[in-house]
Amino acid sequence: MSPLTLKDVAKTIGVSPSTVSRVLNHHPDVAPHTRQKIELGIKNLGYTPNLLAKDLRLETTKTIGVVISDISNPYFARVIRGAENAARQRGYSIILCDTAEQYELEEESVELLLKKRVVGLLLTPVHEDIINLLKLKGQGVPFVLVARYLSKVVTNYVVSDDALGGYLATQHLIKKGHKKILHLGGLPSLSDAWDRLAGYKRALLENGIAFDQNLVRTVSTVTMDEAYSHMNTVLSDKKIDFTAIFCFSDYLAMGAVKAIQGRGLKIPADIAVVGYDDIEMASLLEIPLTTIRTPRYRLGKRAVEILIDHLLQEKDETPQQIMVEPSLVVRKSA
Amino acid sequence: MSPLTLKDVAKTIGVSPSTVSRVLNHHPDVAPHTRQKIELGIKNLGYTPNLLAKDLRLETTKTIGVVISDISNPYFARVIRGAENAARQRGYSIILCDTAEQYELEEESVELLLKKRVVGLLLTPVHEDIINLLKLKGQGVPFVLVARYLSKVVTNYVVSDDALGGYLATQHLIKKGHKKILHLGGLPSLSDAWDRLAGYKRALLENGIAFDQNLVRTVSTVTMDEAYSHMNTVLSDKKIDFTAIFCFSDYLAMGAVKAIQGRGLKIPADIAVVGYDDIEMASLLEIPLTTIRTPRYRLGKRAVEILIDHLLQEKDETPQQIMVEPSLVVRKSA
DNA sequence: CTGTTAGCGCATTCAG
DNA sequence: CTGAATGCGCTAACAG
Repeated sequence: MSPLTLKDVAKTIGVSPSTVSRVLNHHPDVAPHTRQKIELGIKNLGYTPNLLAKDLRLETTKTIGVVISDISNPYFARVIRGAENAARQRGYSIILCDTAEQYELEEESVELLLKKRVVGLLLTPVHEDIINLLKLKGQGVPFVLVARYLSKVVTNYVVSDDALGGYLATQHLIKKGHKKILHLGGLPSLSDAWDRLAGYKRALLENGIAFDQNLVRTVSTVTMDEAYSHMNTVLSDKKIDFTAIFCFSDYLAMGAVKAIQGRGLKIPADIAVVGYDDIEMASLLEIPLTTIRTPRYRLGKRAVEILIDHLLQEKDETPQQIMVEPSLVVRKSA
Repeated sequence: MSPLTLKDVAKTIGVSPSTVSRVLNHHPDVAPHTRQKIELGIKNLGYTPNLLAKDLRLETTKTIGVVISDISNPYFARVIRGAENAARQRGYSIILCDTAEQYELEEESVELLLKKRVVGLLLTPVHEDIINLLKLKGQGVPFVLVARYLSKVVTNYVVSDDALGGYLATQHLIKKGHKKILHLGGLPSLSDAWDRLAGYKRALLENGIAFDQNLVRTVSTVTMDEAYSHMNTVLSDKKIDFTAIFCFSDYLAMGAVKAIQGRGLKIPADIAVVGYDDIEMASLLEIPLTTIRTPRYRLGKRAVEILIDHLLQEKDETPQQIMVEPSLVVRKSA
């Protein structure tokens, strides 16, 4: 009932375990005849090597962990694809963990991955806390932050230039004549939210528009529902005056749009909306969303490349910090 | 540089490896004092157990593989969440593989998971080929199919009742007065497509509407773009006459909607559309989509439960085949 | 209550 | 070219 071992295979074929091991690992020093015989035997017997044993023996693992903050966010699906493909191409496999944006799960995931002896990992941090990262450093396991970086600590990362994205979005609204622009953002403890806000501010500044803290709204969880109810509050408040919104994400934008429409206001005539991410559905909404596009597939791909490069070079090199450029996609909402 | 071992820990604390092992595994037979000392040491030294070694030794693994056909499909994100939570609750962890609907990747994934000695797996088959499943059977690794089953072989599965879903969708259109209903389906080699088509047929039959093979259209890849171009072809064909469409998925429905609107036709006035899945964006489209909702989270949860139940009982019991009921969600498109 | 011993499945010396 | 012996890190008897 328990699976065949290499030894079993060797015995039934009538050779030694080492020889079987050699053909399994494509060693040159095996007689063609023996090799053929063994290969056939392996196939016939349906032998499946035990990677636990192999990896234990080799004291390494050829697998990298990927800790993603939310796989239900289509934004990350492409990031993962990019990572997965790059990894497989280089002979690595991936263990994927979803933290559902909960820090506790991030901790558990990192812990588990460490125990499984991944050789490195990609991580989308869900919290500015760096305990996890220190743990990784402590274990000497290299990692690359994806999509977000942490300002408190110097690490490898591959992110989109969120400050630029925020700037482009805001600049677009300003060009359209808007001066009172609301920013519906995430908690600025994470770089993506912080930087997009920074880009927003810079655009304002460059155009001589005074920054108004009252026009910066923050939602605790980055969901559509949260944005919807938050926007309803804002729209009810007569003291808050604006003609456009720059949202942290397309999801938030969708919630905002719903709230705006719920009040009988027109988009973009009454209020213009810009989102962020350019998720697939952005172009399919009733009012196709003007948004910021980031090269997600590449994000994942580059991150893995950096990680593996790191693995291959023994020396402790300087961190790679990559920023890819986002671009503005103009549709109907602004 | 290489990580601490249990033996290292034991030595620096001044006890034997077995004792450390005991506290690690919460054995009762350890003196409170010793236990405390060891727990402290473990924490201070930052020891991370090597799961490869542990699992090798125990000849089991506490991890289950999940092979999903497409993580970028938000439909599956919830399935995965359900599976992940159920697994963690019972002390199992998950290795997630995305096959991107490619059979070759499905094979690779299953192979890898087997080598990693997962104790069982969930699988959304992308192909009617059962080689993979036979391989699993051969290795004695239990598995549960999710979302789709294969008619050729008797297995555990947890699916939505697609025949019922197809029936509900079609029935709804018929009640609305439609008699010429197009079905835009997937390749009916997989159960989901096949069953939805079957439900469509049954509804027709029950209402005395003749089934017309010309009204069944099939797209090879289940993407929006494919649906869009396919529908354009259909709409150009004057010989094909219909007033409503039942689509295999919301994605296809979105493509169809785009094509219909592109021709200046109104939905649902000129052509009514029903989708399937009730993905998040279904309610957010310009014309909110009437569709079939399936309890996705529960699908994943139940699948894991079945798998683990299977694991716990040594006896080779009869396959569990669970069908959960979908429901009709009426919105604006039909 | 604690330590000693053995072996999980494999890759790699080292001999032959 | 092939085989026998060793140990990766860990847990589970078995003694004490």
